[in-house]
Amino acid sequence: MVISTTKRERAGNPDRVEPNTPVTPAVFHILLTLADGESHGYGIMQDVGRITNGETRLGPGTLYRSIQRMLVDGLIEELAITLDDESDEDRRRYYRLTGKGLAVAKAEAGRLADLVDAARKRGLISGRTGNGGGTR
Amino acid sequence: MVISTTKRERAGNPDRVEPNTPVTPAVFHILLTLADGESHGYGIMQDVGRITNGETRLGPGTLYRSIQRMLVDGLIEELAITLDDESDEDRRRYYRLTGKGLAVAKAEAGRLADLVDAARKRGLISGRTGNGGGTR
DNA sequence: CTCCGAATATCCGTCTAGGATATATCCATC
DNA sequence: GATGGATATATCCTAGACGGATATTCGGAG
Repeated sequence: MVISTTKRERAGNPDRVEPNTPVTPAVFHILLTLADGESHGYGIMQDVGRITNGETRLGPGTLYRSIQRMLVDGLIEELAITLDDESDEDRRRYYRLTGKGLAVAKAEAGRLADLVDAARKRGLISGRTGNGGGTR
Repeated sequence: MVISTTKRERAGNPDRVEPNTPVTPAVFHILLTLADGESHGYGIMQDVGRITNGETRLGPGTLYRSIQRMLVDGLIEELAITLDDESDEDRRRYYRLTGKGLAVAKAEAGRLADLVDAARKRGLISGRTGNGGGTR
């Protein structure tokens, strides 16, 4: 099914978005949180749980492995930050979306939107999306 | 991450319908096609490609293995069809959604809708839901 | 006859997911 | 001052999903 575009050949073309780059659910969740702005591993882990209202959690294994893969694929980049100080946050490694990462996120979001649309046509979604609209 | 609800016990939530049942992307696609009405394996394979405009294809390995799993989980059931006769379609095995399967499909569709909603809030989706809308 | 498409099914290799685990630091508590 | 929990990153191991190749059967076309 190539359900997540499980193509190999990473580190290939720079701007071509959809051919490769397996956007696994975990990767998409990370892309989603980073679309809010740069963050670090642990923060991403928490954000995923927050965005999905705790329904979806990202374990450390999947998290850091996905980050590694996304760095190789050029979806994200680590920023050599120097926040205000480096007292206790010097352990943190911050990541931000790259242009390619944003494009991949959009492509995957669009694909999911199509899927949701198909589900809605079949009456699988009752009017409202469901949970908390927003600010919490 | 339990990204596909690989959790066993969700006993706390009354509205969440699926205690177990890992809804993998492949399974969800099958649920989606069967929401249109009963079908058989090969037909499902083609429908998935049709619904997703060829972007997502379901290989036979994933297909039939998923069907097996879904039968065990009670998401679908095989109907002892009596089409007109057993001329050349006697090989076909038709499946239909069960009540549980429909509930799981709705739950997963809702979760995906939430995800898409989150993506839209972050500007990852340009205006319209996607393609597929109209005639094709 | 042979090849192709429909249709189902299984096997094998690759990869992802998730938890457990390890390490180190900071903060609050005792 | 010691201790425990949260923060933070990283790796290992196991289970399982995915995808293609393959096998088989049947009917129709070349």
